[in-house]
Amino acid sequence: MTVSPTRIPEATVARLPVYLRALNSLLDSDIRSCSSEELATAAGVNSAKLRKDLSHLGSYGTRGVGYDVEYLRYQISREIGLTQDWPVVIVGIGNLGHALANFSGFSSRGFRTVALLDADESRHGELVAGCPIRDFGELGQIVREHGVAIGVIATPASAAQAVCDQMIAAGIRSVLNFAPTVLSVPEDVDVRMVDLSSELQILAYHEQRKAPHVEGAPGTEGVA
Amino acid sequence: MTVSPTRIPEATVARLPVYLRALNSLLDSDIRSCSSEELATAAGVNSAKLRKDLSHLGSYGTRGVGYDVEYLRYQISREIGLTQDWPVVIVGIGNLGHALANFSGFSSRGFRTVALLDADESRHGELVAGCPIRDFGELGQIVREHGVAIGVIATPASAAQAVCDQMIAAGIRSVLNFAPTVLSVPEDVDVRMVDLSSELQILAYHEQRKAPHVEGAPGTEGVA
DNA sequence: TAGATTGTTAATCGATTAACAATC
DNA sequence: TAGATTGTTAATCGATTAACAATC
Repeated sequence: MTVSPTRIPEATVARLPVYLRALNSLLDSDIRSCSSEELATAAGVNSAKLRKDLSHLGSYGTRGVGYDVEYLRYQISREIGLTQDWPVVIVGIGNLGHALANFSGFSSRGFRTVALLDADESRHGELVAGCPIRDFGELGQIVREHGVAIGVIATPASAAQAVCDQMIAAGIRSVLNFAPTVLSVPEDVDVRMVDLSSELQILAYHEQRKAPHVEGAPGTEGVA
Repeated sequence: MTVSPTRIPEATVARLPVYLRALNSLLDSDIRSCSSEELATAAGVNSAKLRKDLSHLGSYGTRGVGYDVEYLRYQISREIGLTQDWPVVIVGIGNLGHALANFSGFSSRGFRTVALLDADESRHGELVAGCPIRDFGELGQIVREHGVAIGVIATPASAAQAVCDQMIAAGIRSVLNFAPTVLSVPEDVDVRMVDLSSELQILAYHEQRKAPHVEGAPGTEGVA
């Protein structure tokens, strides 16, 4: 219940999940304690940034020693809010929705998929990751029943805004959008967009600027 | 072949695909010309940022008038490098790889999936989005044959680093990683990570800080 | 005490924003 | 010419980084 003294910068918040994963992987290797340098390496950032980030949460390390992996993991989890349960609904059960429903990275972090919804009647009742596909019309009831606060949109772009509107009407204020379209929402609603095509385009931009691809270049090919 | 006068800021590069999509959607509505204000609204940013961003590319608008939608779209496409063809391989054809292979947002923007690779022999030959699944061992040959510059990793985390290493050995220098793990790569290789679980965690962080969820709140429920 | 490493300070860098001169 | 809107300037804000004092 300790409230953080200051607002945590957005860039830091975005990296906390990365630190969390790095800590988990250290624990998997039975590493109980680490320096900022080690953790930073595992997380793919530099140690100055890591220490600065952690300083926004509090003083959870020991000078001259480093961090207790389990303790730091707990503190970050708590800060993010992963010590509570987050019921989630996924709307649009195509291949992507399917993949999301099966993604263990969600369930292992306190995100519990309470319903899979799809507009296609012919798919209702089908089990995906042990959860039946239900009608989109049940959204409001499900949100009320389970206290769903986070909605995931994995529909085609054409349906996304309508789905989003319904989610908001049902009381959802945090939306993760995989549909390639900008959603308009009231300002108290958070939308995060995962834009697959943008990611490729950003890579293409940089690739284009690299040294031209040399045919039969210095590469080590066929390293089986 | 015109080289941009200055380096384009990273934050701007990340928004160019968004502008491109907004321009496409304007064209779909038969809108041939727009102001920075209109385009910014469609893209979900403010107009000052939009104009600043575009100013890094050149002067493609007309003062007092606005932008020609088709012309601006072409200029942004060219800047990103979408006027050329980008052969892509996808490795790991589970639900997510499946979804990516079928994603029209890739193919419609010059990204051509030339191969789907998976380590699981039992799936070899299976057609996904009209493309047969092939053995991961063929990676080097496929990259050479098609001049693949971009690799997509949709494997489990445990396989991702090895897949990435092979991609780099085969000559790939741009990687889009969906596996929930940090990849270590030489500095001339670009990795973009799409981290589904991080996105949910970031939403959870903000949700947690919002006003506590009121049971039976002012919501409009059941708006069918 | 001496060595190690955190947490913080201060400098630097990059991104955002508002305002407006240029110009259609 | 008058109105509209871009492209640019300059101010502000936030993020990164290096260096180091605090302290285990």
